[in-house]
Amino acid sequence: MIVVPLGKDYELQDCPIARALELVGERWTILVIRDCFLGVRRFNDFLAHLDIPRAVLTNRLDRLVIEGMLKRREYCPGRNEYLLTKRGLSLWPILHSLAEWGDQEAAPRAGRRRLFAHVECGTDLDAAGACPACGIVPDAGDVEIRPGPGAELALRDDQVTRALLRPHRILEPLEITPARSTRSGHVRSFRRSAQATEQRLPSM
Amino acid sequence: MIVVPLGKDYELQDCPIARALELVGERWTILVIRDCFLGVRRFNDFLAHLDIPRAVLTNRLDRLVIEGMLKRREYCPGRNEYLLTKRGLSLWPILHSLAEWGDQEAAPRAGRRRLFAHVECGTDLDAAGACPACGIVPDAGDVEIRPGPGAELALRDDQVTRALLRPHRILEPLEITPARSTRSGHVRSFRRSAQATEQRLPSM
DNA sequence: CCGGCAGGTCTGTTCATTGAACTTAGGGTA
DNA sequence: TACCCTAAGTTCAATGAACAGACCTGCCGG
Repeated sequence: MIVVPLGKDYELQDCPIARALELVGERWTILVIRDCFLGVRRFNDFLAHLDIPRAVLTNRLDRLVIEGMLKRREYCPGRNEYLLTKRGLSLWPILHSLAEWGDQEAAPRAGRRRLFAHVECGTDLDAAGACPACGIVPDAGDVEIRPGPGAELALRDDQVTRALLRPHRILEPLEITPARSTRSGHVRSFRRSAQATEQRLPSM
Repeated sequence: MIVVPLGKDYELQDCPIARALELVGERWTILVIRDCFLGVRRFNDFLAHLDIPRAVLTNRLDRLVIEGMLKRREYCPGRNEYLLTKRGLSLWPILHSLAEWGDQEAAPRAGRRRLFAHVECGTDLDAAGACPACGIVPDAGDVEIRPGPGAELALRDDQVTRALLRPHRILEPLEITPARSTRSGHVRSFRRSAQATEQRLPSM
């Protein structure tokens, strides 16, 4: 491995937009990163939430690690989780502008599914990511994701989608409810082991 | 035609980011739109500047017209130009965030190739697209593109790239210098026919 | 009526994506 | 020990897009 063949090279397009797209412009890449922001960290959780072919997910995670957007960490022998690095966190404005545009121009079918709120005061963030009540742009650790008016109409019903419906802080690992098998002891015990690092959103 | 098969459907990802990517997430699409903002309007100019396969360009332009991002206009019988619509202009924040990230994180090899300046006062715009001198965010019609410190090192040398090195207002049609053949009469006469419409950048 | 140009379409090949099956390694249960 | 489970990959055949290059068409100017 460590082969980095992957097309998507706009090599002769010497412009910052093309350079950015070389790194995050491949299919699925942005959605993987979005999930990282929402708190997804594990291979199988990405898989369940994205419906992405396993091989493609492997490929995208590898590439993001190589490019320094994510770091891989063994939370128990042989099992990895993927965390946003400083560089990965710096992608936030791109995700934010895409989300804003998607909300404005690609009409949500029944209100937003997810809202972002300032934990301190409970106020919903405005379009620019600022807290209207406090007049500041909260750090990542102080932002909570919670279900919006359209949440009930979710098209999906996997564990990760369900976990995302429960209010939780951004970047914090999700509380996944195991499908069946109540006795998956050793995995459960690791679920909350990886606490939020000193990740901060550059601007939100 | 008017077939809209094209994959790239993240249909089950009911989230604004996924919806945005369904419309502008395909390969080349963003670069086509970037060129529109720079002033490129014609099939052959996109072709020369992007090194994109003709069939793919046709496909992307068709799709963008269908989705209402561009409008097609016959500037002389049988020849089209492509103009950003209001909806297309609303993509600016996405391009801007990509360009910012590309400049910060995917290091420009020798300074920026293009700078944006406020025409009224000649001041370079800041990262948010505002004029530091006037304290306003100028409309598209008042923004000028001009070569930056890295412009000389351009990797490309097609007509469009050369045209982009000459200062000009954003969204205005480019002054393409015909390669050879000084006597391409009827085309020249149309070059400046299509004046800037009332396009305005929603925020820059 | 010839050549050039804008704006495409057609074609064969290459490359990426997909879904499904298979692999590896550790752990729990009986 | 034998058996089953889960996480996290890898491998593979089939499909579908992207690619480069040749070809086509309508219009023009000389």
